[in-house]
Amino acid sequence: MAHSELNLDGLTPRDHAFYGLVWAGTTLTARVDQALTRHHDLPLSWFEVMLWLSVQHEPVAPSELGARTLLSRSQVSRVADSLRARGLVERVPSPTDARSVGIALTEAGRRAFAEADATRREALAEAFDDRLDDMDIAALEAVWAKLKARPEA
Amino acid sequence: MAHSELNLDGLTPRDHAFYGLVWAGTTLTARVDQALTRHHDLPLSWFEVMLWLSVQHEPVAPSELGARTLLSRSQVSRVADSLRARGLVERVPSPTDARSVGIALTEAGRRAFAEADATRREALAEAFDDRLDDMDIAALEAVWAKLKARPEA
DNA sequence: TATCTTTGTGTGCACGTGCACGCAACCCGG
DNA sequence: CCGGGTTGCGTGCACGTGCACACAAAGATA
Repeated sequence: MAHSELNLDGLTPRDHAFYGLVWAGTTLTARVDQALTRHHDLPLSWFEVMLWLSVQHEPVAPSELGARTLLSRSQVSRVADSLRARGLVERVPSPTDARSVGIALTEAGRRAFAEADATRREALAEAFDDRLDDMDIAALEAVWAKLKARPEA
Repeated sequence: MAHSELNLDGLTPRDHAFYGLVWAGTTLTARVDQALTRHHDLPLSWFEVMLWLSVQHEPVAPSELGARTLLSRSQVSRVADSLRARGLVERVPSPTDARSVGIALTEAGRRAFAEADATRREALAEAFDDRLDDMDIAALEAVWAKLKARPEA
């Protein structure tokens, strides 16, 4: 504890920004995951599946969720299984494809998500408000949009 | 694949920015980790330990690294063990405290880090350049600085 | 129709990581 | 000196996750 604090001053602005991005994402993720797990026994991965299902009013296939979200297809499969064991989601066989299995929130799932989402917003507000103003948030959205754009279509 | 693409338009700007932050951090992390593992057989967690050791010219204790970095203390302990098996770091017993074990890069470790760091910069440049300008990077650094500030000292 | 390729899904396996415990060394008050 | 509390370290254990495989069903081709 005697020696000076570690720092990254020698790095280029780009490297510094990168590390900050990763740090912020990891820290905020941990904070939200902790709040969700503690108050609702819902890991962040479970919550994320429910989030995407909540904005989609039709059943969604695991492969679709795996492609759009940060989770892998196999992970979605397992998470859906766990959520189904709690009665929060249900499996809807596709009428056109016997292989495909749609996943949809049950009514209990919608209620549970609404409560958990309130917790998430609360935790996020605690981390963001009085720290970032609208300009910062707009800048983050702009950066996201630029990074998300594929290099080649 | 028939239904429309999932979107998060219904969320507040703050929520949207949060998801973008997590998305960007996760995606970039995966990209860098992939490049480091493929070209140098160095997982990102190993590289991060070496990064912090490279900016510190004295041996650093695992507890110190665990507190300052994104890695936990126990993880640092294991990573250091793996790096030591490759001869990239060495254990330096503290002269003042028999419990404390300092970790420091060996000469081979410094060379390996230099090569790996070049790969990291290359992967990062590929992801950043022609996408983010100096203003974006400055905005990211500002956001990081604001988020990093402790709510209470 | 019959066969081969492709797509969607679930799961065994290996690995990385967090948590909690045990142990050794340090510190401190008596 | 010495006993109790604290700190630093490593590790067993449980769990989540990625990868690769197996299987079923759909589509393509002859």
